[in-house]
Amino acid sequence: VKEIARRAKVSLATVDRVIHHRSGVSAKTRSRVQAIIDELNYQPNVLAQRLALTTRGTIRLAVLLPNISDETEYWQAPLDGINLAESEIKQYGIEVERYFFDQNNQKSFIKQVGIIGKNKPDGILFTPIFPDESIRLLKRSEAEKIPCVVINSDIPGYDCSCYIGPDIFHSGYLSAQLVSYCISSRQSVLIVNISREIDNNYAILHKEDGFRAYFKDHHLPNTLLSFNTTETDYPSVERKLGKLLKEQKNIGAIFVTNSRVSIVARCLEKAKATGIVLLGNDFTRENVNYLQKGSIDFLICEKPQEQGYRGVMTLFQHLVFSKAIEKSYLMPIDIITKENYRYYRN
Amino acid sequence: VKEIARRAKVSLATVDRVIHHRSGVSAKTRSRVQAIIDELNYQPNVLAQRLALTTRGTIRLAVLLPNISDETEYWQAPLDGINLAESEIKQYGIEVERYFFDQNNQKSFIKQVGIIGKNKPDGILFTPIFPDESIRLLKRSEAEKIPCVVINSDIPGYDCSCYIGPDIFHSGYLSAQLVSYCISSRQSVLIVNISREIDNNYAILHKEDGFRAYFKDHHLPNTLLSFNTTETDYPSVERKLGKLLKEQKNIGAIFVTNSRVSIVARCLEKAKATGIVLLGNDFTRENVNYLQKGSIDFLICEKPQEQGYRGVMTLFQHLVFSKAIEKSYLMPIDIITKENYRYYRN
DNA sequence: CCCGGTTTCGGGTACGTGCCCGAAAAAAAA
DNA sequence: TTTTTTTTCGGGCACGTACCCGAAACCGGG
Repeated sequence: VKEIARRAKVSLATVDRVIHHRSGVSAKTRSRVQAIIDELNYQPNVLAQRLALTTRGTIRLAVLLPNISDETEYWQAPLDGINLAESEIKQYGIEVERYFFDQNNQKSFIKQVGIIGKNKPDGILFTPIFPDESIRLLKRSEAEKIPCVVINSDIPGYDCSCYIGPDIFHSGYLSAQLVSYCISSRQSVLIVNISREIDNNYAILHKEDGFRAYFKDHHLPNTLLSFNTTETDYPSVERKLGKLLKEQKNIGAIFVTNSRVSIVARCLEKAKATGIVLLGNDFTRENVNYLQKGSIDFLICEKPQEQGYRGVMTLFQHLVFSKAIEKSYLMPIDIITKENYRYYRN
Repeated sequence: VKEIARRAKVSLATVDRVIHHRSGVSAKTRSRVQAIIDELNYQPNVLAQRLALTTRGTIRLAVLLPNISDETEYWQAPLDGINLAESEIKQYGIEVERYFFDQNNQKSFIKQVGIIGKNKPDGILFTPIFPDESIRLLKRSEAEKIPCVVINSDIPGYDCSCYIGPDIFHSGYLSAQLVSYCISSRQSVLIVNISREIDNNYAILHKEDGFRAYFKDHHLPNTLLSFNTTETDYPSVERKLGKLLKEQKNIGAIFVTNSRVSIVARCLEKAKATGIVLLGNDFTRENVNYLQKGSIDFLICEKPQEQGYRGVMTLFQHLVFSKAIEKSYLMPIDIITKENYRYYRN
């Protein structure tokens, strides 16, 4: 900037005004300074920028995620990523406020959304478990000019401003491809949904759609069986699934549409069923245990930790450096087996 | 720092001296200041640190990689990562000097090492294609206190100070696991080495070891065939491999130990051989083409771009912030198929 | 020509840290 | 006690940018 000011014979402040497109500069001076800026291909020093910006007050980000229990261990990963991001940027005056809701209780979501509305954060990061309420939140934020980032799953039929997460349909599609490599054409495949809420669970349904689509697109003759249950505790699943496994002797592979695959692994161990390829989602502790033991064959993962990290960073860069927000960042769909899990970073 | 100085009733400079363990502070004052530092859990502001450090001269990093041709397109990826890292840190006064050698010519490597020695860089990043010469370089650098980072492949029997890359043995091991899912116990498996230099190529040999080890560890009955060639042009490979394929009708899968898998894919297309699972390494343009067409089934990749990026960043953080260098950072071993390649980031 | 208002611009300070230089204090030598 | 040497410490500038505030220049109306 000094060099520019020297060449244009103006003060540093004037150059600064031109750079930031601020008012108070005559058109003539502006164009002259701009020409020199272009000529020197000026790149601002990010360090000094941030340093100088520490003066203005803290920026507050609101994060809204499902609470973390044994059943929902998965959500620890995005939170870890968020924590990591926060530790990296907190010295630039960024604060992250965390809000949690119950995955099985829409009202708890609405309640937290209300609290966030009162607190007026500068940016919001959340996951749209409940589509209708999520759209409401997005619209409100748009009206209030609060930037939003959505992670983990997009919203059916709604084009939100920034989505960071997997292409869920293709996640299912890929799972089917793996299964197709592992079974013969005579065997059947079982699709398992274990969730308190299945009918309204877009992620699960869409993933299953992708899975089925692969078999259809490739004209595979295998029979696709379904097993759905809203009772997610182990005894219930074991009872019902055990019965099914006894009836169906021709199952070559089982695909679990979410992270509950460890429950199925436990069932298979109990039933001493070998030779069935088991495939599910997410790099949770339990799942990795069974992967290691060989009960689970494949885990499909979409870097949930990085989703959280990247989400916070996106908001940060937008709010501090006015960097444009990308409409969507589709995460890689990773295949994890017993032989590469130890090198995986979530 | 201000706060610390205020509480300890000393000047900023004194606190600074304590923080940096510099001389010129009496033991009494030192311990008093240190106590307050610990109490406040002082974390330096990285921004201001770097900014203040811009005064001292530029740090120069030397990068030594194979030159990039059609045959060695793979090396573009690490270089991309290095370029990205450089663009992020060049404003902190870091310069990257690039040196290239011929993969098939040890003398060219020695020559570049000599030039680097003369230029006296502050840090070195390279890949140990030639183990003996690499060890020589590492030892010299150690004597001269120049930090080194080795990427892409480690050095057999030498524990270097910082390795960033895959566990090569396990990469082969994982490949074998995938193959084992795709073939029946009656089929045989072909291991293909296409390289000007095979006998001394640690990466290739070690990967093949891992591959074979999986079959042995799991008592798999499949026959493992070998096909080695040092003539790497397509016509030669096609001629020899075509002959082999005609003789061996029972091949269920082919594993190519390096990035030359696209050549084999082309052979298979030519020979109209279907039903053979083809598996190889690296996310090159050609390989992805055949993956997309379905001629290649799996690509095993180890994020070469990130290796380059991380290597440069490691040196940077060590030289600028005295951050300790991790002995080894093992990259994830990624499985890429037709259905997830589009989301992959190298 | 003078005056009030607006536009245009430059000076100056702050952000948090590193480091040089010189002053004060302490210790040693005379 | 005085002088010299050594130790200890504080003041102040620099890094590159953001932004406030007041001064100067300009402009139009009386």
